Amino acid sequence: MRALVSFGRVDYTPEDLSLPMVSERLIAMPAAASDRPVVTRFAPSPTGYLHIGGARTALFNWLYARGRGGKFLLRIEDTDRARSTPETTDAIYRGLRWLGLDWDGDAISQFDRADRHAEVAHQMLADGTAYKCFSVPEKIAEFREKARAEGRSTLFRSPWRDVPEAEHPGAPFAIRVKAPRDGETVIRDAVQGDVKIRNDQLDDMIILRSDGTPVYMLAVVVDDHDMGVTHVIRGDDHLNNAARQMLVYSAMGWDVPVWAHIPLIHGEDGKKLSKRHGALGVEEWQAAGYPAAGMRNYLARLGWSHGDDEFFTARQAIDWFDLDGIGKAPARFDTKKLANLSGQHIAQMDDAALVAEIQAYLAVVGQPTLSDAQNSKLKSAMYCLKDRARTFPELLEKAHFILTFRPIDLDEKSTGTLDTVSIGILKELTPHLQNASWSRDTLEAIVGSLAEAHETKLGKLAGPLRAALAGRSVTPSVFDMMLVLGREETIARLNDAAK
RNA sequence: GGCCCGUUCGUCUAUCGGUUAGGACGCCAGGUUUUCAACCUGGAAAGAGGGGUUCGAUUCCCCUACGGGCUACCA
Repeated sequence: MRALVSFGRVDYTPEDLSLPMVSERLIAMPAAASDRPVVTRFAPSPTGYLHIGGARTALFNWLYARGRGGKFLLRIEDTDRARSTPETTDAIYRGLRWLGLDWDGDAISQFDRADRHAEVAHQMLADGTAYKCFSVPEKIAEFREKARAEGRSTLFRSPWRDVPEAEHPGAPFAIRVKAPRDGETVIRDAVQGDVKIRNDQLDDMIILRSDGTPVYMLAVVVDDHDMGVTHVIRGDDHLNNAARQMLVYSAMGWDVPVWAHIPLIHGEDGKKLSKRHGALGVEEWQAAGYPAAGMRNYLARLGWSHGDDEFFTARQAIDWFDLDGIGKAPARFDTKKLANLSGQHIAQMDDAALVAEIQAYLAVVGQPTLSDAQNSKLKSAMYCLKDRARTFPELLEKAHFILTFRPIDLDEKSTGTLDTVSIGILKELTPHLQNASWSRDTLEAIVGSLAEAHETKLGKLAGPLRAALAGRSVTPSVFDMMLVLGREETIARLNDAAK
């Protein structure tokens, strides 16, 4: 079955269908997609980073394909040669890889396919669904400016639309689609519903420039078709463009994909995301120490919902994700919620995976990575670290006691905590630890009774103990630290502090 | 200017004509507590405004307001 049906407004005859003009009413029928395996795609233009909105678009496409045994393709829209460099393209790859969004096959370069785009334009020319336009850009711009000033429609009607070939001048020309002027085009959108646009609002858009290069609007359609894309999930800034793109699908007799135009993400101030908002690239969030799982969960939840589920794994997201769970209103980015979700993910992550991701984080921010020894120590302490941090810097701060070596450095606060009285008590503690069984219960009992002997509370002793053991004021429980450090190291650090 | 899309607690959202409008983050109060974080209990907090349709509208329709997008031989 064809995904695109075309027919005249009132009732049609076979002649109507053979008219050398794009038919009057275009309707995207998403039905065909059900009998083809799902193919989605992410098609960013390389700007030097993968921004949060693009990352979410990619995630939605990835989730949809992965949940249906389909394919997720990547196409780089690199026709803007000035901005498309190996570096800017690589930034996209890095961002996607960080989020674990793997794509099938090699990324496709749109620029490399220019010949094929031109071929289609000429095919349309031959079919009579497009025509040569000899109007020059300056004249068109002039017209638009004037129309604008006079409050008239700025739609440009090329005078060459119906001029026979014999009367064409031997000058450079652009190729324009012959768009219908009556009827309407309806975009059957999985998120926005049926969006109707009157055809007299559409102009005969240029598909091939006078220098022979294809225009984006043509390239996307040709590429999506050739790549077998069944579902186009993209930002709703393309919603109106879809109507224009349907012109090409119709002219070529191609199946129209299912469209899902998702609302854009706004900054915390409700405004459109921009450089002003600081962290715009996904990598900056990685560098801020958020785990990929937290970011993925947060992004999935932004503009999409599955009942009351807030926290979920990648597996669950894949199983649950569907187009009808996507909302229609733009969502604001909320760092606090990202942090909360990230904390939950860190807490339930596998220790080895956590250590590996922390290493990657350190590499990204240019800090020295951990030695094998530090690695295994960190892993051994992870149980008392992972449920107390929302980001890796927070976790690392608490892990300082295990990553550092004697003699440990004391920060200002810790130095202040270790007054002579405290040191005296610490000195008393050491002998008790010498032969005690190294379990949490015993340690708690020992410190507890020492506190009692000094007619004070555990809280009074915990401060100096923490200072001596970690040299920091933000740490796990002092008992956990002793357990992880072991008897020898614990006593040594206490002795160091008592000197 | 024209066309298109959107609007439920501060934020993300649930609700698919009948609910004390639910949850989560954040916030406030109290509790627990050896720091941070976490945790426990409780609390404040929403249908933009106006018209319809209906026995009944957050839900369906229209208008207004306010956001946003598109209107290029940019992508």
